[in-house]
Amino acid sequence: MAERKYHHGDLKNALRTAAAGLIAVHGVERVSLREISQAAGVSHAAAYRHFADKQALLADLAEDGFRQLAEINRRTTATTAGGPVEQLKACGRAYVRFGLERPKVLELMFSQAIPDWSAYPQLSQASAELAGTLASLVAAGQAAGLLRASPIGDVTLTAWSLVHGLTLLIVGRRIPVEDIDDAFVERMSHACVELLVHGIAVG
Amino acid sequence: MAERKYHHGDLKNALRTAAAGLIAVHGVERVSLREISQAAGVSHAAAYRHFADKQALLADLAEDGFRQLAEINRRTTATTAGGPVEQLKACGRAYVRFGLERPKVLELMFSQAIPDWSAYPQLSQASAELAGTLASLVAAGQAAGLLRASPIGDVTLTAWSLVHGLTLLIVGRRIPVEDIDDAFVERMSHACVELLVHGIAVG
DNA sequence: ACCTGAACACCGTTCAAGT
DNA sequence: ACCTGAACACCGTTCAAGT
Repeated sequence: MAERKYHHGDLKNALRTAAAGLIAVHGVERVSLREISQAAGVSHAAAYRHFADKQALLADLAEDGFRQLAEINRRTTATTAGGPVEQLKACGRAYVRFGLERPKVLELMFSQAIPDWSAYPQLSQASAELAGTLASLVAAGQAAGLLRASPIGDVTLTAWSLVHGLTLLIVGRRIPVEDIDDAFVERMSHACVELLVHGIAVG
Repeated sequence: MAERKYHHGDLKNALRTAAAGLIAVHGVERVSLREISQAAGVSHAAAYRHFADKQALLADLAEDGFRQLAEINRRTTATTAGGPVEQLKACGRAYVRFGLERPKVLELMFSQAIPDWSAYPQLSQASAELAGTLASLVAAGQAAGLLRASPIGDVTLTAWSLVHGLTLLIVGRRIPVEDIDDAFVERMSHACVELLVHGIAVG
């Protein structure tokens, strides 16, 4: 049912969908606002009625990515037994899986496609929401006496950094390994998370 | 002493220098081959005599970044006392410092500016060289009985992932912290590396 | 052998004009 | 109120022509 109305009706969402689809295929770097508009069935200037510029549309999609990841952490926490440390491990593995499933979204979220976030407070808020899910888990682990009593920000950032770096190295194919398949990634994310929890040094 | 010769003499290096300078200021995403050529004092088509295309020039610069980082690891290892674990920690902190000093170079090295490395074997080799410096350190630590006897790739990737993720989160300003100054970074990289070594879980 | 200038097919963004 | 089409100042890349 192709709509040939002059007024699209919900062009804002149509642009979001078109952009997400094109980015998922080609990546942020290689997607133009003109082809997004074309995919949404409008002229190349129509998008400016709904987004300030190209970056605002990208920021909108990045925000969605952060909210999805935060929601994944909440769900993972809710459905994982064994206490905060097991939940933290599960969230770490879920982060890597998210990156593998939506590599272009993760790239969009953390690349310099949106260099300055100050113009997008909702994006900062969504990012803080994600950080918050991790910090809560760390706080619970510390309260239970399972995680070190280091400053909570230190522990949170350490855990986040590990899974973040691992994910980026994997999806960017920067690891000197021939075949990076799902089994390898699953094994590796498990091993790395365990080493994070128990330390790389002996006992 | 401005040279007005038709034949530049060493345009290839002049382009490298101009590109590195512009990228250090504006970042890869916002630098065009045309302005690089202009900065080097030649017409916008001249670069194609020395590099296959824009990406080949970027790959050349990224390769240099990897070699510099590998060299930093070698020097840090050579000048750090206390054995492989202390050397590994020092390399980790040096990685973060490199990222802070040359954020745009790190971005270039790991961004999707060069999506497929298969056309640039020297780049892959330089990256492997960097990974090798870390792997050697891990091997030495394991041989001395100081690091866990997990598969060497697991331990190496864990360490690399942590400092890589930490560095990217810091230089990308993705950490929900108001003031990210040098003191904060130095303290944070120290804390994260310690937590990596001893684990985030209690004793 | 090395560089230039014009040309081509693209961009993001703006704005008067159309519906 | 929302969208289009032309226009502007840019891109990367190619190629005949100049030195």
